[in-house]
Amino acid sequence: MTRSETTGATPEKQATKRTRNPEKTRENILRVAMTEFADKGLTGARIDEIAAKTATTKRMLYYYFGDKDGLYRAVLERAYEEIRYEESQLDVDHLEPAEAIRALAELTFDHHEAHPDFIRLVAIENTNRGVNLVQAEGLPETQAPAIRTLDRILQRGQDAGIFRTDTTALDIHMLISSYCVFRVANRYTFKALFDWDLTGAENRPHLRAMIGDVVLAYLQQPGKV
Amino acid sequence: MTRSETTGATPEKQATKRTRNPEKTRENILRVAMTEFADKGLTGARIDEIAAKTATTKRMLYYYFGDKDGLYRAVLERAYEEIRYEESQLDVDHLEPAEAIRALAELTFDHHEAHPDFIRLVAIENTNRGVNLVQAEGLPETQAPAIRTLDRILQRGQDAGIFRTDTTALDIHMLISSYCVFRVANRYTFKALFDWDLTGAENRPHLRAMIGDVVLAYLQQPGKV
DNA sequence: GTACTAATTAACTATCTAGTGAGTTATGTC
DNA sequence: GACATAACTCACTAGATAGTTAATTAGTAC
Repeated sequence: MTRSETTGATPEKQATKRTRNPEKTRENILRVAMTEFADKGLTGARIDEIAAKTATTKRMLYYYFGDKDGLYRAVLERAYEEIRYEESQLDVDHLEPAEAIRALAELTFDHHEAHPDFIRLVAIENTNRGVNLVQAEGLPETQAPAIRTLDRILQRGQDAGIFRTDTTALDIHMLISSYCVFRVANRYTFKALFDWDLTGAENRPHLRAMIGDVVLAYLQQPGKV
Repeated sequence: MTRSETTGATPEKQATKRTRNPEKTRENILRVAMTEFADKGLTGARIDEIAAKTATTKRMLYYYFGDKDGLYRAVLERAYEEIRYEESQLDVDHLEPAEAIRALAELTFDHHEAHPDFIRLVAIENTNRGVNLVQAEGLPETQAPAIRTLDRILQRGQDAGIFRTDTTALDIHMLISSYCVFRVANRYTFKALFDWDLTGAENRPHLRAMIGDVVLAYLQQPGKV
């Protein structure tokens, strides 16, 4: 069997002929890697397995991302970028302070529930002590808008004399985040210990309302406002 | 150099002669493994490295724990046992309901801060979707006392008409846990994003007081009690 | 002191895994 | 249409890694 025979006998080769598309290839790798890293962790994910799930070859992962850590860092940065974009959509400045706080809490609640892979990547990166995240440029600035939004609400509430003044936007952000992150991140051990599914549909309405109640009760605590 | 010469020339061989101590060997392996797994995760930890840090050999890990997963499960169970023992020490039934809640919140706060390795193991096991923890026998029972304690406090407060009644011990436990766990577990990414050290000494008093305030404000929210 | 077994040691291996070497092809440029 | 180069393919490798084989020794029971 000669080379020309093979080529001539396989017209489908033309249909699947090599076409170039760097953006698509890079994006394809990144998406697959994000799923794999979120699923198995940095040390648990396998380059060969990631490669097998892409439309390209392993060599391309190294071509575009250098090494496993480089790919992981690219995944982390992309994950934070996507979250930032989604969060920039929220607009609560037209609401009364109390209702704005509740809306923010519930948005965070919904958001974290909708992005369990992001929560997993964050947990994985904390297990890794954040060494890869600190290398990402300009991350603090991406989070600043969310804090400023919260700060404006607090300020309005404090000016109106209905919110306590001995707290900050970071305090409240941390309080809301901890609740919403824990519910998604720790659901497995919580279920194992207490046989209670934090992400179960039957518990959702109650847990969703509760975080708003908690934050508002704290901000409007008698004797503090 | 003959064999007898070597033996005769090394009297210290007698000092380090093999002595048997199964409990000590097992315990030694378990402690080293706990540190390593908490540090690097299940997939990140290396059996050879764990073995090298023990006073025994790799073969002994397999002798006592079967395989890597078996060792990891033993570590998890031991970690929860230790935590349970510490938590069983707390006694808040003599305090007024509000003060009992505050004491419980601050105990949890201090406890999690004092056991970052435990928090790490929990995060790792959640990354692992809890598959190893569910195999641990009798875990729910070990957590029951803590929930019952909290339930008694709530009941007393509700009977006295000072606590809201539309919440449960599990709700409050989850609220306190999420705050205290997040502070330790997510400090790295939080620091990277907001340049604020959740476990820094300068923030500790404020954050420690805040969780008690939050829970009490919620439990005593006007219009709900 | 002999026999037995649990505890321990040392050397070994199959497989996995991240990473590469070296060449090939598509595509834009002149 | 020759040239340059970015994008891509394929086969390969060094070293790491979990797990094993098999022999040896310290206690223990009789």
